[in-house]
Amino acid sequence: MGGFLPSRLREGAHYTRAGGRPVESLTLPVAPAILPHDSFGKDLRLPFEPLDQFLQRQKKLEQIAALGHDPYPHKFDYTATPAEVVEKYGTRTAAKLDTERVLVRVAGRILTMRLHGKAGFAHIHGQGKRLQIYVKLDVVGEPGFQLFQLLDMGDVIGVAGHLFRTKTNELTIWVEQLTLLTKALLPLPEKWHGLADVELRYRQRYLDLLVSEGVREIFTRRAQIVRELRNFFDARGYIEVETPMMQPLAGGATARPFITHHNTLDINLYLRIATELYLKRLLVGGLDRVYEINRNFRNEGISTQHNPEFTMLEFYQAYSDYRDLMDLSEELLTGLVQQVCGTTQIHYGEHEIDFRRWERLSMREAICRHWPTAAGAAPTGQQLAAAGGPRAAVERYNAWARGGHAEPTASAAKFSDGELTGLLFEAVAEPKLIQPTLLYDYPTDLSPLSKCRPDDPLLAERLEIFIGGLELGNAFSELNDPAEQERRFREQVAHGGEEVPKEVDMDYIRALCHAMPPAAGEGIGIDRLTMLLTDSHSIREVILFPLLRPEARSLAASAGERPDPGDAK
RNA sequence: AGGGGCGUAGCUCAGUGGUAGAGCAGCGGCCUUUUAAGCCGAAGGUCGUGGGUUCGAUCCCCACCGCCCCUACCA
Repeated sequence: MGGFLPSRLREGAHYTRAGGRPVESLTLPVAPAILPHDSFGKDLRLPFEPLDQFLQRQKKLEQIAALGHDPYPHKFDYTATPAEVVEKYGTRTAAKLDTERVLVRVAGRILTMRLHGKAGFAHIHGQGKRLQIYVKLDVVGEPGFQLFQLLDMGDVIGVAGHLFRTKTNELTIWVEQLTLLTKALLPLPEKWHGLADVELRYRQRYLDLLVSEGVREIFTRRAQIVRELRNFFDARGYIEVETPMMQPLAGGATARPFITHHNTLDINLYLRIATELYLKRLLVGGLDRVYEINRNFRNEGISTQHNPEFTMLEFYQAYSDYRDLMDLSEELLTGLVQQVCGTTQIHYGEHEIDFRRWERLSMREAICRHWPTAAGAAPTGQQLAAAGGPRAAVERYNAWARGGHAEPTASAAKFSDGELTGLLFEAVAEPKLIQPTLLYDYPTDLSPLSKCRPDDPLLAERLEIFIGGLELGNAFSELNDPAEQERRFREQVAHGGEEVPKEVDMDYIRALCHAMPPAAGEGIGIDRLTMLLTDSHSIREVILFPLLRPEARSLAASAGERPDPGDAK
């Protein structure tokens, strides 16, 4: 415990720390204890800040218990959630409600309170909607009203009563019976602005979900996206599987893995960087259509588009090539946008994106198409295909760029024509790919897991999906020649580097030797897809608990320890 | 990793080289149809941490910690 609170909340923390020894108690005002003292006489209350409000609410909870209420009841039978009540009765007239006298039992969290002496209003929140309640002394009686006066914003309560409309015509529950379900010992964030501190929003996402506009919708939409993806593949005869996240070799992509350790086996394992090689083993095993939606882990940088753990859909289908996936990708994404957003034209930042108009471009075509006119005549496809052609184009581009027009691209002599084509694409075309685009025919040098085009071994049958400037998906005609695969693996290992496996995955080669049918496979980044469909511009907005640096220093400080000066670099 | 920005009450934010301010939340009081309810009163702060300059630092300088943004690698 203890990794989740901002340092300010930990000031004065004196619960047991990880080592099990009780931590020195800091000076605290005397207050009623809910939890007992331990055998050392240390106070085991949980003194979080704001301390005065925490203690105040503990006191109220005791008073509520003294009134005969169970402070932590086990359940509450409700007839509808606040959202359901609003949905069902939101348009019913006051007169109709008066004659019908609709009885409801509703549970929710108090988000606002307005007390008026011997009566009061509150809003309770449930399933993303607010519903007003009205509590009156002469309706709930003296004991019920005492309880009401001991409630705070943030408390979870249950109410029973009938629906009516106030003078201002707001649908409201006329509360006849009030029950505390859980007392909040800490207050909610400020009610106008909610949580503005981005760090606090991520660290205390539960509060963010309660008080920040739209956050709940992002994650319900994310769930909907995943659900629709499953529906799509399930309806087409794909089997959903779960392959190992802990792997003896981290293959299937070029990325630095995380390392973990299994004690009993006494071996190091890698957290997977891709599902690819296991899913293709399943193709060998006769699962001709197979998909997996789950986490990959890459020990690399963090940015608005990268989180160390991220969610990927990967799917494979036998007896197909990447051209089949072009059609499938369009169908999948266009249908998904229609279902999730209710339209095929969406906004992403300043862009209007139209899923009715897909573009298909080869990488060379994309370069020709988006070549800056100011940099002279665009190279032709034949020029880019010719030996030395990409280098000539890069040199022309850089000559123009160095005039202060753009960032010149790398052009070291060791780069192959294929690599230079890739660099040129990234410099010239990639930022321009806003409308849904299928980019295909990558240089073979950039695509070690892909089959080559039969008519041109310099080109790989590879496809990427670009939308809104985001790289959303990546697909191949999968390499299934075990000898060629082993050759490429050995080349990789020889090349070395942290982002390359240390040895050849011979188990995978053996699987290929049992014959993997010709197949096409594709990966789609779920986080980025969610960004696109929720108009979010940081991956952290679509991940509930993005990775943040733990607050090790302040934790140690609040536990009464000085950080080791040797660590202070 | 490099560049830029931010860190002041529990939350949202002002502010100044001379010992700190508002709103919300909380506390006490009034208020039986409110809507950011209102009115009255009192309380709440090692101004991120550590150094330095200064008679004096929350403010200026340096280092560190954390977060955000941009760039680079990556999906």
